[in-house]
Amino acid sequence: MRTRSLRDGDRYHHGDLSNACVQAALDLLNEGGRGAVTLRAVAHRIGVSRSAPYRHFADKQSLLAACAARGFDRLVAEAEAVVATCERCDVDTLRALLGCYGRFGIAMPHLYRLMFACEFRGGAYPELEAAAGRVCHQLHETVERGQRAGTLRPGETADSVLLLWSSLHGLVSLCNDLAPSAVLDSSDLACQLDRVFAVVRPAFAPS
Amino acid sequence: MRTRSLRDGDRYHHGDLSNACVQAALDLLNEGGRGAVTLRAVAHRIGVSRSAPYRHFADKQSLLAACAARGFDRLVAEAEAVVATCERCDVDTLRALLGCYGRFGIAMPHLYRLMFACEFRGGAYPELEAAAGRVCHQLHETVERGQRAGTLRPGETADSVLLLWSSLHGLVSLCNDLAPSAVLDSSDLACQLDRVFAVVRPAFAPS
DNA sequence: TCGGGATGTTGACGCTGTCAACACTGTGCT
DNA sequence: AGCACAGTGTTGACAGCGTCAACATCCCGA
Repeated sequence: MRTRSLRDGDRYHHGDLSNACVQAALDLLNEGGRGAVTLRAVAHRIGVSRSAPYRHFADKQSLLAACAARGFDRLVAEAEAVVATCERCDVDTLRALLGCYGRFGIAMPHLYRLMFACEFRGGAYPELEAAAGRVCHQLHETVERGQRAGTLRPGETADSVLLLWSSLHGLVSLCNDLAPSAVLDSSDLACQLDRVFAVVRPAFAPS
Repeated sequence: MRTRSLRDGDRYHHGDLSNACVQAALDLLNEGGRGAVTLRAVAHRIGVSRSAPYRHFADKQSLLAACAARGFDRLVAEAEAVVATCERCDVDTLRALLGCYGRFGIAMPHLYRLMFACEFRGGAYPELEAAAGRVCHQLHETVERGQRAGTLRPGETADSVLLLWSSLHGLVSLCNDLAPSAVLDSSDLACQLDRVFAVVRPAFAPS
């Protein structure tokens, strides 16, 4: 039964509904947070019926996982561009890399939160876990490159990565989720990242 | 209209429904995560009708906020007990304090996540924000006490607190939300906290 | 004793995710 | 050309959820 009239440009088949769903969900997420992401809202924004997304995603969770994976992909791409501009990998490169991660997290808090949502772990959504692994790998490789070149202090690379990632992820999370508060204000992450990094920096500078 | 028969022990008035709601919600949260916390499930667990909680909480969000506040209260109490056992406030005291926070976060990941959920910020739920502020204050005061006594390196206290809290919160969050992965495993947080703290320790030890 | 406020119950509503049944479309086979 | 079929989109329906209004019950003070 057809009720929608096919005016010019309307087609029964969308053509790229899968991507359109992810993009619409990302838009809704940025605009109104996770609570605003509804399968019905996603479908309505695209101009398609409520359960059309089910032809491309098993359920709502799968769509959200795809959004999170796309978030990781964008983050790695942005960071890659930053690292590529530095020919030497030294302490300033690390600072720039963290700055890139941090700006991403503060600019899109809802997406950042979704990327680290726990419901996605545990074997389902291997694509998402692979994308998250790429972030970890990028950090690891950057530190290791500097250590090999002698522009970063040698040491247990995994420990260094753990500290860098923990302090950064914690700072972004606290800024996004706890601010405003006495010690935290997401409006100038760069400044706070500098304050944190100042304490950590001596552990990475070559002796 | 009464349909439930009042057998022995049953009373029309519960007597302490507010606390019972919070406790039931906390239990459901620990058992099944945030998705398992339903007003209907909370009420059913207490043996009360679905909308009885509305006499004590404006809406579901308010109940969750009360749960989060109780989480902060417990965390501060546990940490207080740990700090109280140390007469001197030195680097080992900081390590013990972080260990306490970390164990709490790993032991009750769903509650920990709820405590830092963003929907609670912004002026609503001042009690919750006050409870969260107590954690921050506890960290700040501990560091400041050590610095005054000379058992911790002097410096900008706020920066030290920011680094400590960020790296700890980031580590716990990554362990809870990203594990298992190559660099992260929530099963031995103590070990990973040691690895992270080893890098930070020199910045806090008195010169 | 009795009246009112506090507390608990029931019925109902709209919103959501999800599924089954159906409609439309393009493609490849004969 | 005609046709069958798989892929894609639509509609109707259902249960579970948060929430509210109307009603029932209880307890305490005048």
